[in-house]
Amino acid sequence: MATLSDIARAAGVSSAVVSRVINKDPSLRISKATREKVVQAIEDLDYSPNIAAQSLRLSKSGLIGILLHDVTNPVYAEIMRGAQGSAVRHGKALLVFDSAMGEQSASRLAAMMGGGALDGLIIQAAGEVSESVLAKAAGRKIPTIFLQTGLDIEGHLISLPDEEAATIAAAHLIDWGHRRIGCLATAASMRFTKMRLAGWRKALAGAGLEAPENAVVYAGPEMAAGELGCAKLIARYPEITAMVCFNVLSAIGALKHLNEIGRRVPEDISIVAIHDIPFADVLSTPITTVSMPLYQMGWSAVDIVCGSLVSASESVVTAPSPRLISRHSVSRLS
Amino acid sequence: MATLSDIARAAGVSSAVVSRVINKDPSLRISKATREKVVQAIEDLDYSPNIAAQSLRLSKSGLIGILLHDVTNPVYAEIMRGAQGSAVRHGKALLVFDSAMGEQSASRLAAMMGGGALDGLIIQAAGEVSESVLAKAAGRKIPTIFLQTGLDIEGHLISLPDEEAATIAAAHLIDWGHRRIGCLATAASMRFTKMRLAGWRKALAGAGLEAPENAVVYAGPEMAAGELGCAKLIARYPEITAMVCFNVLSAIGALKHLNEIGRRVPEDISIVAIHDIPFADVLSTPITTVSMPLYQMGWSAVDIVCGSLVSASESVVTAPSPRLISRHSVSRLS
DNA sequence: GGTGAATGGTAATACGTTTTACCAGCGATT
DNA sequence: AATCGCTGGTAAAACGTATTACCATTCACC
Repeated sequence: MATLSDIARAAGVSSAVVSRVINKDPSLRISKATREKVVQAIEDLDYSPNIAAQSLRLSKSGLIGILLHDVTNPVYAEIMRGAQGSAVRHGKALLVFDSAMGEQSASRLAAMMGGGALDGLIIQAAGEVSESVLAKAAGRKIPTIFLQTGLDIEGHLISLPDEEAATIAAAHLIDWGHRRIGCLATAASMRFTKMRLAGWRKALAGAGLEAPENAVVYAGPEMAAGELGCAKLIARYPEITAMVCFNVLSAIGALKHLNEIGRRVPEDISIVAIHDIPFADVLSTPITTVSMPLYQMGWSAVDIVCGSLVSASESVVTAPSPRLISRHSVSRLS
Repeated sequence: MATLSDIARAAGVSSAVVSRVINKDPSLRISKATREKVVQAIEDLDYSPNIAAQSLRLSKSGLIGILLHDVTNPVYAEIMRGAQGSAVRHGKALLVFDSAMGEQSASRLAAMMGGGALDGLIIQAAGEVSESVLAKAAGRKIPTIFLQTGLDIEGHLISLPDEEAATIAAAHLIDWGHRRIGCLATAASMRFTKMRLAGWRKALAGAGLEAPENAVVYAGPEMAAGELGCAKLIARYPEITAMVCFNVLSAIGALKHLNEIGRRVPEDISIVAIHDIPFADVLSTPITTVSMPLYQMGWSAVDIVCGSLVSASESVVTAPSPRLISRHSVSRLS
């Protein structure tokens, strides 16, 4: 409620002085005495600066927008959490949009972009975001980060060690004697899908195995999509003994489907999923996963937006590096 | 980039006219011709109003803050999603804070409150929120909503049918022949904990059973807390044949612990959890739950903040009403 | 004792909106 | 012909901050 001039009046100085005291401008000289008067007045009147006025004056809102595909997916929630942590450390706040909520969410985001209300933009759901949002971001020169999948628009692209993770997953299956390994992939258009596919092929090739086209099914990162995709996969590639799932949530969907049709995991079919989750141990079959630095990716994204992490236009978050977490969803065939 | 005056200049009118055209003020009269000129100029220059300036002028930011205990908990993510949906419908955006991220998050929130950057505040993590945040909210007369647990501060309190849900859970166990039923509760200070406890007692009393004090253990809503809590519960009440868990995530923790110590669910011990989750079917024992209108609670909270839902200082979200979803974590004893 | 610099502070402006108060024109009514 | 009322529009102020450009005083130094 109290304004800068209120403080100035109370302390018997001009408002410029108050502003300088607050912002601790070191190049300006304020006497000890007046500084204390001002601080006291601020204390007394319980003053805090008006954010809207600051934003207007400085053309900086302190807000970072993040567009996620689905906040209820633990994988994305983890990214968001990392972003959250870095944001508060930078004195920023996180504006969360869920693209699964429909067009309205994106249009709201577009309005805020256009209005200059965002200092940065992080886009995880690159598949579904409308062009207009990004056009506005580019027009306003707002730092934009794409997570895992970029668009043909200016912006930094952050990736995970996708190829490596998929290689680890497939190699583990091969190591344990599997030869006919399917792929429950994510959307074909996504760059990380292609990278993981490459990793999977690499592992197969390394063992002298071929990677038949019908071994790959593309599905969304949701449970329901995993169920459907799994059904499709075993229909198209019946000899399959194992599969790599590109999203742990679709892996859970697959597990559900296999349970329902009476195929046992891992006796009949083995699963390795990319991304680890806390409750992997408590699934009907505790699922073997490859963990990824999701939290760190969210953190880095905000770091880059805030300019504290300079880097090229592309980067990969490699630490902690992908790690196989072996549980009970893989059987030994040899 | 373009400002109101740019448009005014381009259209050959004053900026007041442009503002009126944009805000469609019906009481003001603008001729068809000039309206079209203005609209054309807006189109040409790709204008959108500066949000900071609007906020300053109107003392409305279009931002609603929500403080959650932990965004990676599917239960809270679901609340957030409901809030998200309602927010975009009201033309607002959601500022998400995660109190599990530590003090910094709350202090960031406090700064924004003090700066008048929030039109409303929704607090789910009422246990951990610092007084200063709320004091600022109250001082600025910002609509504040507490989810499930209020504080001694002005604000609306939204609850779920907590007593009813717990009664349903316990009654189901009784119905299937259980007599010694424990309670893996949430934090004792929380109001909803007390309500659910009351519901549990009511069900027991209805069947002529007593509710011994050692049948109740208080734990947090996290998996790890559930593991510990479960261990404590069976230590304190060894004759137990079933338990009601107040948060599905702690139920999963309990399940994990029981798996680890070799107690079978449901043969040795039965579980009913409050709150349903999508992957309940795929757990090591598909868990019987009582679903709650979480999404709707989040939605209502924003509705009330936005003033579109007038109501008393307390309300209960009752639709859809709690429903037992029977899976396989309860054994028939009779 | 006059000059130049250092110190500590002020006044005014700009950021981009919204809104209040006001005004010019003009047809219609008395 | 003077007035009223309506239409369509303008000018200016205000929201609260940060900052630039100044100004007044003192102090040291030759």
